[in-house]
Amino acid sequence: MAATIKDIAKLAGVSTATVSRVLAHKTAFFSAATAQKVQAAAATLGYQKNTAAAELVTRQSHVIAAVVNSTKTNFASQIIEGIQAEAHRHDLNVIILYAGDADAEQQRRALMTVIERPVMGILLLSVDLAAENLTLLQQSQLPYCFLSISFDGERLPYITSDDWQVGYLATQALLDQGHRRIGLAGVDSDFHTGRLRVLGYTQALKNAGITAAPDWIQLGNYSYAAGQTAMRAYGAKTSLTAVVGASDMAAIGVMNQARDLGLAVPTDLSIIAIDGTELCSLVQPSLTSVSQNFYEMGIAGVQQLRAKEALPQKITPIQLVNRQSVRRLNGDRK
Amino acid sequence: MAATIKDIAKLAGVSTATVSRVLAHKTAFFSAATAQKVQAAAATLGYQKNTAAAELVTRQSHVIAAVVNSTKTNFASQIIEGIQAEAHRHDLNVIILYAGDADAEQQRRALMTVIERPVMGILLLSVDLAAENLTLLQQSQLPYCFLSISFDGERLPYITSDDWQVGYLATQALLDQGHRRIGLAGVDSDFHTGRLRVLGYTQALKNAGITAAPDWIQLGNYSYAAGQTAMRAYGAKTSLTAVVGASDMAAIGVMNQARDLGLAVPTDLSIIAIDGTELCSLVQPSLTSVSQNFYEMGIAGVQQLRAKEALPQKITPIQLVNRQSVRRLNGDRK
DNA sequence: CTGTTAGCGCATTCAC
DNA sequence: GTGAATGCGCTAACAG
Repeated sequence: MAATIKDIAKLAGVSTATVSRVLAHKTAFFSAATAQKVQAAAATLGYQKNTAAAELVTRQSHVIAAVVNSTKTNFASQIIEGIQAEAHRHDLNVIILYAGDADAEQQRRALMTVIERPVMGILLLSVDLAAENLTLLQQSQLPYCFLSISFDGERLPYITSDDWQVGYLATQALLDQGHRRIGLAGVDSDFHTGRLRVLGYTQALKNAGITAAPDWIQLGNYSYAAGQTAMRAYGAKTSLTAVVGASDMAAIGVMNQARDLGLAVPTDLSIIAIDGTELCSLVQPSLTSVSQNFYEMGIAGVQQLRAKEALPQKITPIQLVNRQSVRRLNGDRK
Repeated sequence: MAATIKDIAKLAGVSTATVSRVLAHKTAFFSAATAQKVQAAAATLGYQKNTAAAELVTRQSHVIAAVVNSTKTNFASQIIEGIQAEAHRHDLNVIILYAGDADAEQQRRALMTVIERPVMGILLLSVDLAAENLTLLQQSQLPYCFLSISFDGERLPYITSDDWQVGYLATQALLDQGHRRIGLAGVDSDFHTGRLRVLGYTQALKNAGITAAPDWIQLGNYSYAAGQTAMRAYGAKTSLTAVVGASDMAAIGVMNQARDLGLAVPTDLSIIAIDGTELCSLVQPSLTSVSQNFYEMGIAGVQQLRAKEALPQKITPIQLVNRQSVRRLNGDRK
């Protein structure tokens, strides 16, 4: 049986109120002498505070919950590091919940386990919540914010990159290297994020006087498999000279499939990835990418939770990182 | 202010005890009629149970805490999926804590946030705990079990692969393909896990009548960088024909560095990885590996926590998965 | 079947 | 400075 403040009160010969005070460092509410006794007693009893009980009475928690989907793309860890860094700065703790991959039931479990106990707020990393679970989240009254995902109609708080810019920048980078026939692979069109990227991509092409053929855009769920499928659809004799992978994983799928099709990267086909996680530097050739600032998203998420009033949607910066998967096309006319 | 059972008791015109009973589905302790009223009241109030309060009185929790280190290698997600699967099967919830990378302070934070509140047990995924934190863990009285890590002297509960076999099997696989000059890259010698792998490796060579030269074994921390460093140490003109990467990441580091050195894989150098995560199939050529059963570890971990008495250390199976990074050597004499 | 009582471990009035 | 008393939201006897 774990020791309680009652035990240490008895051992130290003081009241539980006093014990509570010294343990909470409510300075100026106790003498040095009693502090000594209490500390000593606590130590010998191996006392561990029951924070749950404390939170019950104070009605406030110091833990932030981060709900992540176990998606195949892996930027979550960068966001989490940002969250941890900022949280610790304010003496907050963070717990992480896995919500499965578009699995409503798992989402519900994850949400319930945090809603049912005291947390100061919930961060949802790239999880696209089922409608019923969104309701659950909202009626919990807890502060929350979505990270690395955006919404169109609904007015939900989120922090992410400017996905239109992401699509635009990736495409423009390819155009700048002389490419004119550019594919977009593995992007989702069911959600705002994907739609924006498509729009940015299309606009960049349009600005260059190019109209994307319908089959240039291969939809998918950002996964490795989606990238492979897209490349298979393009085929070995594709007229494309470059493709934008909707995520790092998708880009790798495209690249490996291209190789299986007999196309060398970047000699025969240039590839640019979106996300810019460490995966880009692991593969050969390393992938040029439009990199998102995931760490920053984590930090901003915590700040959002701490802020009294809900900020409007916030945008984190992106940047082009040149690596080896894009080749300058000769004979370009730009 | 969130609704409590008191509110719903008043609204339904019953006592809080009754409310508690129907909400806990203590069937046969209430009539259908009252159940209706209570359910209705709960619904209209948007009631959310405060599990923390409930756990305070029942003195038992239904959540398992998984502490992971944010190491560069990424098998954690597989273990976590195993944990979740088994946990949900028994109506347990799981929360995940990041403990940083060999950062004692972060470890302490992670441990404290779970020790200070009710959890039914703690699983530590490949985290090598600082001594003071191990003390913390032990005096918490909570059941715990280490996963994917083993110990020598101390009698700590753990579940992992047979690391001696891992080293042996990887090396033997290479020997079977005719290799005789085989390196081991990125392995740690400070901990039990690494030492066992080295022993298995050495024994396999010995059985083949081979003595490893000192520089065949390049120590490291299983990271990508460790793999690179090891390969740089071997050099472009190495006499080795194959190397065992101590982890997937280390193997990839070896492979990429080999390429930079002008060595083709597997033509000039064969590589086998230890771990067998999805990374192995992402890179080109894909990496042959000795794969661990991480999912199984997660399941076994939960079972261990649920078991009354601490089981002895448990071993999960491993298997050789052939991919493309190992080449059969001509002129072998086996 | 249901209400009353008590108490989980802790923080916080309010007196002294 | 310190103690006694109260209650956070909930469950568990114990009566009826």
